[in-house]
Amino acid sequence: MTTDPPPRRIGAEDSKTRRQLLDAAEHLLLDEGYASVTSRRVAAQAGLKPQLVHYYFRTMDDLFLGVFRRRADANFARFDRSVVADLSLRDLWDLNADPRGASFMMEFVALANHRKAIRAEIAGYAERWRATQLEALTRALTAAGIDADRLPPEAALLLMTGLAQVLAIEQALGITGGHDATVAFVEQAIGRLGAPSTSARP
Amino acid sequence: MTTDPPPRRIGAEDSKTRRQLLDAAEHLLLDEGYASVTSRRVAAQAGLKPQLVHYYFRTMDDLFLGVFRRRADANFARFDRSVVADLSLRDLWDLNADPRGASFMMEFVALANHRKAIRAEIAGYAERWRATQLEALTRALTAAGIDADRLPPEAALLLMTGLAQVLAIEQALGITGGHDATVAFVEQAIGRLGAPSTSARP
DNA sequence: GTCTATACTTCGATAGAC
DNA sequence: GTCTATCGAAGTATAGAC
Repeated sequence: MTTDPPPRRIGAEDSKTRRQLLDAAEHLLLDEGYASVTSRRVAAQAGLKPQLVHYYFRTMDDLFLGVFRRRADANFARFDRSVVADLSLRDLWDLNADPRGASFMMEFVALANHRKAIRAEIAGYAERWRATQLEALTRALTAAGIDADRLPPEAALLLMTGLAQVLAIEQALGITGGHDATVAFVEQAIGRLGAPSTSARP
Repeated sequence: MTTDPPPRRIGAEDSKTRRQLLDAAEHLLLDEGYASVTSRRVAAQAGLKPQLVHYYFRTMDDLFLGVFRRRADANFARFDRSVVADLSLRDLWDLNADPRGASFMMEFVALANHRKAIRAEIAGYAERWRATQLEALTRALTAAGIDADRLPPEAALLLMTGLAQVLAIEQALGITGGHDATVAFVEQAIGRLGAPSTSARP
Protein backbone atom coordinates (compact mmCIF):
# COMPACT_ATOMS: atom_id res chain seq x y z
CA MET A 1 0.00 0.00 0.00
CA THR A 2 3.07 2.26 0.06
CA THR A 3 4.74 1.37 -3.22
CA ASP A 4 2.71 3.49 -5.68
CA PRO A 5 5.26 6.04 -6.91
CA PRO A 6 8.39 4.48 -8.38
CA PRO A 7 10.98 6.93 -7.06
CA ARG A 8 12.61 9.25 -9.52
CA ARG A 9 14.81 12.31 -9.41
CA ILE A 10 12.94 15.58 -8.96
CA GLY A 11 14.01 19.24 -9.20
CA ALA A 12 14.34 21.66 -6.33
CA GLU A 13 11.31 23.59 -5.13
CA ASP A 14 12.98 27.01 -5.35
CA SER A 15 14.58 26.59 -8.76
CA LYS A 16 14.39 29.43 -11.21
CA THR A 17 13.63 27.04 -14.05
CA ARG A 18 10.77 25.59 -12.10
CA ARG A 19 9.33 29.03 -11.67
CA GLN A 20 9.66 29.68 -15.40
CA LEU A 21 7.72 26.51 -16.12
CA LEU A 22 4.97 27.54 -13.72
CA ASP A 23 4.79 30.95 -15.38
CA ALA A 24 4.56 29.40 -18.83
CA ALA A 25 1.88 26.95 -17.74
CA GLU A 26 -0.20 29.67 -16.11
CA HIS A 27 0.08 31.86 -19.16
CA LEU A 28 -1.01 29.06 -21.48
CA LEU A 29 -3.84 28.10 -19.18
CA LEU A 30 -5.34 31.58 -19.12
CA ASP A 31 -4.66 32.23 -22.76
CA GLU A 32 -5.71 29.04 -24.48
CA GLY A 33 -7.36 26.84 -21.89
CA TYR A 34 -6.18 23.86 -19.91
CA ALA A 35 -6.22 21.53 -22.89
CA SER A 36 -3.32 23.52 -24.30
CA VAL A 37 -1.20 22.95 -21.24
CA THR A 38 0.92 20.03 -22.44
CA SER A 39 4.48 19.31 -21.47
CA ARG A 40 5.69 20.18 -24.95
CA ARG A 41 3.80 23.42 -25.24
CA VAL A 42 4.71 24.57 -21.75
CA ALA A 43 8.38 23.96 -22.47
CA ALA A 44 8.19 25.79 -25.78
CA GLN A 45 6.53 28.76 -24.08
CA ALA A 46 9.31 28.84 -21.51
CA GLY A 47 12.04 28.31 -24.12
CA LEU A 48 13.08 25.01 -22.55
CA LYS A 49 13.11 21.33 -23.41
CA PRO A 50 9.94 19.30 -22.78
CA GLN A 51 11.72 16.80 -20.57
CA LEU A 52 12.42 19.47 -18.00
CA VAL A 53 8.73 19.60 -17.23
CA HIS A 54 8.90 16.02 -16.07
CA TYR A 55 12.05 16.68 -14.15
CA TYR A 56 10.38 19.32 -12.02
CA PHE A 57 6.92 17.81 -11.98
CA ARG A 58 6.45 14.07 -11.82
CA THR A 59 3.12 14.24 -13.64
CA MET A 60 1.09 16.88 -15.42
CA ASP A 61 -1.27 16.84 -12.46
CA ASP A 62 1.62 17.95 -10.28
CA LEU A 63 2.26 20.83 -12.64
CA PHE A 64 -1.37 21.91 -12.53
CA LEU A 65 -1.38 21.67 -8.75
CA GLY A 66 1.79 23.74 -8.61
CA VAL A 67 0.20 26.47 -10.70
CA PHE A 68 -2.97 26.41 -8.65
CA ARG A 69 -1.28 26.49 -5.25
CA ARG A 70 0.99 29.35 -6.16
CA ARG A 71 -1.96 31.47 -7.16
CA ALA A 72 -4.10 30.38 -4.22
CA ASP A 73 -1.37 31.31 -1.77
CA ALA A 74 -0.92 34.68 -3.42
CA ASN A 75 -4.65 35.25 -3.19
CA PHE A 76 -4.78 34.57 0.53
CA ALA A 77 -1.74 36.77 1.06
CA ARG A 78 -3.40 39.61 -0.78
CA PHE A 79 -6.53 39.12 1.27
CA ASP A 80 -4.59 39.20 4.53
CA ARG A 81 -2.91 42.42 3.52
CA SER A 82 -6.03 44.35 2.55
CA VAL A 83 -9.39 43.14 3.71
CA VAL A 84 -8.80 41.82 7.18
CA ALA A 85 -6.89 44.96 8.01
CA ASP A 86 -9.63 47.49 7.42
CA LEU A 87 -12.71 45.43 6.60
CA SER A 88 -13.31 47.34 3.39
CA LEU A 89 -16.33 46.12 1.47
CA ARG A 90 -14.88 47.57 -1.68
CA ASP A 91 -11.63 45.62 -1.29
CA LEU A 92 -13.71 42.49 -1.07
CA TRP A 93 -15.47 43.33 -4.30
CA ASP A 94 -12.25 44.30 -6.06
CA LEU A 95 -10.75 41.00 -5.01
CA ASN A 96 -13.59 39.15 -6.72
CA ALA A 97 -13.98 41.46 -9.67
CA ASP A 98 -10.53 40.73 -11.10
CA PRO A 99 -11.40 38.97 -14.36
CA ARG A 100 -8.08 37.14 -14.46
CA GLY A 101 -8.87 35.50 -11.17
CA ALA A 102 -12.31 34.43 -12.30
CA SER A 103 -11.01 32.99 -15.57
CA PHE A 104 -8.29 31.18 -13.69
CA MET A 105 -10.78 29.62 -11.34
CA MET A 106 -13.12 28.65 -14.17
CA GLU A 107 -10.40 26.87 -16.04
CA PHE A 108 -9.49 24.85 -12.97
CA VAL A 109 -13.07 23.96 -12.21
CA ALA A 110 -13.40 22.57 -15.72
CA LEU A 111 -10.17 20.67 -15.16
CA ALA A 112 -11.44 19.32 -11.85
CA ASN A 113 -14.29 17.74 -13.76
CA HIS A 114 -12.08 14.86 -14.79
CA ARG A 115 -9.02 14.90 -12.54
CA LYS A 116 -9.62 13.59 -9.07
CA ALA A 117 -6.50 14.98 -7.41
CA ILE A 118 -7.19 18.44 -8.75
CA ARG A 119 -10.81 18.36 -7.74
CA ALA A 120 -9.89 17.64 -4.13
CA GLU A 121 -7.37 20.48 -4.06
CA ILE A 122 -9.78 22.97 -5.57
CA ALA A 123 -12.68 21.99 -3.37
CA GLY A 124 -10.50 22.39 -0.29
CA TYR A 125 -9.28 25.77 -1.37
CA ALA A 126 -12.74 26.96 -2.37
CA GLU A 127 -14.12 26.12 1.03
CA ARG A 128 -11.34 27.87 2.90
CA TRP A 129 -11.67 30.89 0.64
CA ARG A 130 -15.40 30.96 1.08
CA ALA A 131 -15.16 30.78 4.86
CA THR A 132 -12.53 33.51 4.97
CA GLN A 133 -14.56 35.85 2.84
CA LEU A 134 -17.77 35.07 4.63
CA GLU A 135 -16.29 36.08 7.94
CA ALA A 136 -15.10 39.42 6.60
CA LEU A 137 -18.32 40.10 4.74
CA THR A 138 -20.48 39.28 7.73
CA ARG A 139 -18.61 41.81 9.84
CA ALA A 140 -18.80 44.42 7.11
CA LEU A 141 -22.54 43.99 6.66
CA THR A 142 -23.16 44.10 10.38
CA ALA A 143 -21.09 47.26 10.66
CA ALA A 144 -23.15 48.77 7.85
CA GLY A 145 -26.31 48.02 9.76
CA ILE A 146 -27.66 45.41 7.33
CA ASP A 147 -29.82 42.89 9.09
CA ALA A 148 -28.95 39.27 8.27
CA ASP A 149 -32.64 38.54 7.82
CA ARG A 150 -32.85 41.11 5.09
CA LEU A 151 -29.67 40.10 3.29
CA PRO A 152 -27.96 36.91 4.53
CA PRO A 153 -24.17 37.26 4.19
CA GLU A 154 -24.03 33.86 2.48
CA ALA A 155 -26.37 35.10 -0.20
CA ALA A 156 -24.48 38.36 -0.62
CA LEU A 157 -21.22 36.48 -1.03
CA LEU A 158 -22.58 34.02 -3.57
CA LEU A 159 -24.20 36.84 -5.52
CA MET A 160 -20.94 38.76 -5.58
CA THR A 161 -18.87 35.73 -6.55
CA GLY A 162 -21.29 34.70 -9.26
CA LEU A 163 -21.53 38.17 -10.71
CA ALA A 164 -17.76 38.54 -10.89
CA GLN A 165 -17.56 35.20 -12.63
CA VAL A 166 -20.22 35.85 -15.22
CA LEU A 167 -18.70 39.25 -16.01
CA ALA A 168 -15.30 37.64 -16.55
CA ILE A 169 -16.72 34.89 -18.72
CA GLU A 170 -18.69 37.20 -20.95
CA GLN A 171 -15.78 39.56 -21.27
CA ALA A 172 -13.68 36.66 -22.51
CA LEU A 173 -16.39 35.91 -25.06
CA GLY A 174 -16.51 39.51 -26.20
CA ILE A 175 -19.91 40.22 -24.71
CA THR A 176 -20.18 43.35 -22.62
CA GLY A 177 -23.82 44.42 -22.85
CA GLY A 178 -25.13 45.68 -19.54
CA HIS A 179 -21.76 45.26 -17.82
CA ASP A 180 -21.13 48.93 -17.20
CA ALA A 181 -24.60 49.49 -15.83
CA THR A 182 -24.26 46.49 -13.55
CA VAL A 183 -20.84 47.44 -12.23
CA ALA A 184 -22.09 50.96 -11.61
CA PHE A 185 -25.04 49.52 -9.73
CA VAL A 186 -22.80 47.42 -7.53
CA GLU A 187 -20.35 50.24 -6.89
CA GLN A 188 -23.21 52.48 -5.95
CA ALA A 189 -24.65 49.88 -3.59
CA ILE A 190 -21.25 49.44 -1.97
CA GLY A 191 -20.88 53.18 -1.60
CA ARG A 192 -24.26 53.36 0.07
CA LEU A 193 -23.44 50.55 2.48
CA GLY A 194 -19.88 51.67 3.08
CA ALA A 195 -21.07 55.05 4.37
CA PRO A 196 -24.15 54.29 6.46
CA SER A 197 -24.27 57.80 7.84
CA THR A 198 -27.46 58.68 5.95
CA SER A 199 -29.89 57.43 8.60
CA ALA A 200 -29.25 53.73 7.87
CA ARG A 201 -31.61 53.36 4.95
CA PRO A 202 -31.50 49.71 3.86
CA MET B 1 -10.57 30.57 -51.81
CA THR B 2 -13.39 28.06 -52.06
CA THR B 3 -11.48 24.80 -51.95
CA ASP B 4 -11.00 24.39 -48.18
CA PRO B 5 -13.16 21.34 -47.42
CA PRO B 6 -12.20 18.33 -49.52
CA PRO B 7 -15.66 16.84 -50.09
CA ARG B 8 -16.43 13.62 -48.30
CA ARG B 9 -19.47 11.51 -47.64
CA ILE B 10 -21.51 12.64 -44.63
CA GLY B 11 -24.40 11.01 -42.74
CA ALA B 12 -28.00 12.18 -42.78
CA GLU B 13 -29.12 14.88 -40.37
CA ASP B 14 -32.05 12.88 -39.00
CA SER B 15 -30.26 9.58 -38.53
CA LYS B 16 -30.87 7.65 -35.35
CA THR B 17 -27.19 6.81 -35.08
CA ARG B 18 -26.32 10.47 -35.34
CA ARG B 19 -28.66 11.21 -32.47
CA GLN B 20 -27.05 8.47 -30.39
CA LEU B 21 -23.65 10.01 -30.98
CA LEU B 22 -24.91 13.41 -29.90
CA ASP B 23 -26.40 11.88 -26.77
CA ALA B 24 -23.16 10.11 -25.94
CA ALA B 25 -21.10 13.24 -26.52
CA GLU B 26 -23.38 15.36 -24.35
CA HIS B 27 -23.32 12.80 -21.59
CA LEU B 28 -19.53 12.62 -21.63
CA LEU B 29 -19.24 16.38 -21.73
CA LEU B 30 -21.35 16.91 -18.64
CA ASP B 31 -19.93 13.94 -16.80
CA GLU B 32 -16.22 14.20 -17.41
CA GLY B 33 -15.53 17.47 -19.17
CA TYR B 34 -14.86 18.39 -22.77
CA ALA B 35 -11.39 16.87 -22.78
CA SER B 36 -13.05 13.47 -22.48
CA VAL B 37 -15.10 13.98 -25.61
CA THR B 38 -12.91 12.15 -28.12
CA SER B 39 -14.07 10.21 -31.12
CA ARG B 40 -13.10 6.93 -29.46
CA ARG B 41 -14.78 7.62 -26.16
CA VAL B 42 -17.93 8.99 -27.72
CA ALA B 43 -18.23 5.90 -29.90
CA ALA B 44 -17.61 3.59 -26.94
CA GLN B 45 -20.26 5.39 -24.91
CA ALA B 46 -22.73 4.94 -27.75
CA GLY B 47 -21.70 1.34 -28.36
CA LEU B 48 -20.52 2.14 -31.89
CA LYS B 49 -17.30 2.22 -33.86
CA PRO B 50 -15.12 5.36 -33.65
CA GLN B 51 -15.15 5.89 -37.40
CA LEU B 52 -18.88 6.52 -37.34
CA VAL B 53 -18.22 9.75 -35.51
CA HIS B 54 -16.32 11.00 -38.52
CA TYR B 55 -18.97 9.78 -40.86
CA TYR B 56 -21.63 11.92 -39.22
CA PHE B 57 -19.38 14.80 -38.20
CA ARG B 58 -16.56 15.91 -40.45
CA THR B 59 -14.51 17.17 -37.51
CA MET B 60 -14.75 17.09 -33.74
CA ASP B 61 -15.66 20.76 -33.84
CA ASP B 62 -18.71 19.83 -35.88
CA LEU B 63 -19.68 17.32 -33.23
CA PHE B 64 -19.34 19.91 -30.47
CA LEU B 65 -21.37 22.39 -32.46
CA GLY B 66 -24.03 19.76 -33.04
CA VAL B 67 -24.30 19.12 -29.32
CA PHE B 68 -24.42 22.81 -28.52
CA ARG B 69 -27.01 23.75 -31.11
CA ARG B 70 -29.35 20.96 -30.12
CA ARG B 71 -29.35 22.13 -26.54
CA ALA B 72 -29.56 25.81 -27.44
CA ASP B 73 -32.59 25.21 -29.62
CA ALA B 74 -34.26 23.20 -26.87
CA ASN B 75 -33.58 26.02 -24.44
CA PHE B 76 -35.21 28.64 -26.62
CA ALA B 77 -38.14 26.35 -27.24
CA ARG B 78 -38.62 25.88 -23.52
CA PHE B 79 -38.44 29.62 -23.01
CA ASP B 80 -41.02 30.29 -25.68
CA ARG B 81 -43.38 27.81 -24.08
CA SER B 82 -43.20 29.14 -20.54
CA VAL B 83 -41.88 32.61 -19.89
CA VAL B 84 -43.13 34.65 -22.78
CA ALA B 85 -46.57 33.23 -22.22
CA ASP B 86 -47.16 34.45 -18.69
CA LEU B 87 -44.09 36.53 -17.86
CA SER B 88 -43.44 34.55 -14.70
CA LEU B 89 -40.40 35.76 -12.79
CA ARG B 90 -40.13 32.38 -11.17
CA ASP B 91 -40.00 30.57 -14.51
CA LEU B 92 -37.12 32.81 -15.45
CA TRP B 93 -35.28 31.86 -12.30
CA ASP B 94 -36.05 28.16 -12.70
CA LEU B 95 -34.72 28.31 -16.22
CA ASN B 96 -31.41 29.64 -14.93
CA ALA B 97 -31.27 27.60 -11.76
CA ASP B 98 -31.04 24.27 -13.57
CA PRO B 99 -27.52 23.13 -12.65
CA ARG B 100 -27.23 20.95 -15.74
CA GLY B 101 -27.70 23.96 -17.94
CA ALA B 102 -25.10 25.98 -16.09
CA SER B 103 -22.54 23.16 -16.18
CA PHE B 104 -23.21 22.66 -19.87
CA MET B 105 -22.63 26.31 -20.59
CA MET B 106 -19.49 26.42 -18.50
CA GLU B 107 -17.96 23.50 -20.28
CA PHE B 108 -18.55 25.15 -23.62
CA VAL B 109 -17.14 28.45 -22.51
CA ALA B 110 -13.97 26.68 -21.48
CA LEU B 111 -13.96 24.99 -24.88
CA ALA B 112 -14.49 28.30 -26.62
CA ASN B 113 -11.27 29.48 -25.04
CA HIS B 114 -9.26 27.70 -27.68
CA ARG B 115 -11.60 26.83 -30.55
CA LYS B 116 -12.47 29.75 -32.75
CA ALA B 117 -15.51 28.26 -34.49
CA ILE B 118 -17.05 27.30 -31.18
CA ARG B 119 -16.40 30.65 -29.61
CA ALA B 120 -18.28 32.42 -32.39
CA GLU B 121 -21.25 30.09 -32.04
CA ILE B 122 -21.41 30.47 -28.27
CA ALA B 123 -21.00 34.22 -28.29
CA GLY B 124 -23.82 34.53 -30.80
CA TYR B 125 -26.09 32.31 -28.79
CA ALA B 126 -25.23 34.02 -25.50
CA GLU B 127 -26.14 37.40 -26.90
CA ARG B 128 -29.47 36.24 -28.28
CA TRP B 129 -30.25 34.47 -25.02
CA ARG B 130 -29.30 37.53 -23.00
CA ALA B 131 -31.49 39.82 -25.09
CA THR B 132 -34.45 37.45 -24.90
CA GLN B 133 -34.23 37.14 -21.16
CA LEU B 134 -33.64 40.82 -20.66
CA GLU B 135 -36.83 41.69 -22.47
CA ALA B 136 -38.90 39.35 -20.35
CA LEU B 137 -37.22 40.39 -17.11
CA THR B 138 -37.66 44.07 -17.84
CA ARG B 139 -41.37 43.59 -18.29
CA ALA B 140 -41.63 41.48 -15.16
CA LEU B 141 -39.81 44.03 -13.03
CA THR B 142 -41.87 46.88 -14.40
CA ALA B 143 -45.04 44.95 -13.68
CA ALA B 144 -43.81 44.37 -10.13
CA GLY B 145 -43.33 48.09 -9.69
CA ILE B 146 -39.53 47.99 -9.43
CA ASP B 147 -37.98 51.19 -10.67
CA ALA B 148 -35.13 50.67 -13.15
CA ASP B 149 -33.10 53.25 -11.24
CA ARG B 150 -33.30 51.17 -8.11
CA LEU B 151 -32.57 47.82 -9.77
CA PRO B 152 -31.51 47.93 -13.43
CA PRO B 153 -32.85 44.86 -15.28
CA GLU B 154 -29.38 44.27 -16.74
CA ALA B 155 -27.94 44.02 -13.25
CA ALA B 156 -30.74 41.77 -12.05
CA LEU B 157 -30.21 39.44 -14.99
CA LEU B 158 -26.45 39.24 -14.55
CA LEU B 159 -26.85 38.65 -10.84
CA MET B 160 -29.31 35.87 -11.48
CA THR B 161 -27.19 34.26 -14.17
CA GLY B 162 -24.04 34.48 -12.10
CA LEU B 163 -25.69 33.09 -9.01
CA ALA B 164 -27.10 30.11 -10.89
CA GLN B 165 -23.68 29.46 -12.34
CA VAL B 166 -21.77 29.61 -9.10
CA LEU B 167 -24.31 27.35 -7.42
CA ALA B 168 -23.95 24.79 -10.18
CA ILE B 169 -20.16 24.91 -10.08
CA GLU B 170 -19.92 24.50 -6.34
CA GLN B 171 -22.45 21.72 -6.38
CA ALA B 172 -20.28 19.88 -8.88
CA LEU B 173 -17.33 20.36 -6.55
CA GLY B 174 -19.28 19.06 -3.59
CA ILE B 175 -19.54 22.41 -1.86
CA THR B 176 -23.00 23.39 -0.68
CA GLY B 177 -22.42 25.71 2.28
CA GLY B 178 -24.85 28.62 2.25
CA HIS B 179 -26.66 27.34 -0.82
CA ASP B 180 -29.94 26.59 0.89
CA ALA B 181 -30.01 29.95 2.63
CA THR B 182 -29.25 31.73 -0.62
CA VAL B 183 -31.87 29.90 -2.65
CA ALA B 184 -34.40 30.58 0.07
CA PHE B 185 -33.45 34.24 -0.03
CA VAL B 186 -33.95 34.41 -3.78
CA GLU B 187 -37.22 32.51 -3.69
CA GLN B 188 -38.47 34.84 -1.02
CA ALA B 189 -37.44 37.90 -2.99
CA ILE B 190 -39.22 36.53 -6.06
CA GLY B 191 -42.30 35.82 -4.01
CA ARG B 192 -42.28 39.37 -2.71
CA LEU B 193 -41.89 40.86 -6.18
CA GLY B 194 -44.32 38.44 -7.79
CA ALA B 195 -47.09 39.56 -5.48
CA PRO B 196 -46.67 43.33 -5.15
CA SER B 197 -49.97 43.72 -3.38
CA THR B 198 -48.35 44.71 -0.06
CA SER B 199 -48.15 48.43 -0.79
CA ALA B 200 -45.22 48.08 -3.22
CA ARG B 201 -42.45 48.14 -0.66
CA PRO B 202 -39.16 47.85 -2.54
C1' DG C 1 -24.90 2.80 -43.30
C1' DT C 2 -21.21 0.44 -41.20
C1' DC C 3 -16.98 -1.96 -41.20
C1' DT C 4 -11.50 -2.87 -41.59
C1' DA C 5 -7.24 -0.94 -42.21
C1' DT C 6 -4.18 2.55 -41.87
C1' DA C 7 -1.50 7.20 -42.02
C1' DC C 8 -0.18 10.72 -39.33
C1' DT C 9 0.28 13.55 -35.17
C1' DT C 10 0.80 14.63 -30.45
C1' DC C 11 1.22 13.44 -25.89
C1' DG C 12 3.08 11.54 -21.21
C1' DA C 13 6.75 9.52 -19.26
C1' DT C 14 11.26 7.34 -18.56
C1' DA C 15 16.34 5.82 -19.05
C1' DG C 16 20.73 7.15 -19.21
C1' DA C 17 24.64 10.15 -20.95
C1' DC C 18 26.89 14.59 -20.10
C1' DG D 1 20.55 20.55 -13.97
C1' DT D 2 19.95 19.63 -18.70
C1' DC D 3 20.47 16.96 -22.68
C1' DT D 4 19.50 12.91 -26.41
C1' DA D 5 16.87 9.11 -27.40
C1' DT D 6 12.97 6.52 -27.23
C1' DC D 7 8.48 3.78 -25.92
C1' DG D 8 3.89 3.22 -25.91
C1' DA D 9 -0.65 5.10 -25.83
C1' DA D 10 -4.21 7.88 -27.65
C1' DG D 11 -6.03 11.04 -30.75
C1' DT D 12 -7.95 12.87 -35.61
C1' DA D 13 -8.94 11.75 -39.92
C1' DT D 14 -9.34 9.27 -44.45
C1' DA D 15 -9.72 5.49 -48.01
C1' DG D 16 -12.02 1.80 -49.58
C1' DA D 17 -14.45 -2.76 -49.01
C1' DC D 18 -18.86 -4.72 -47.74
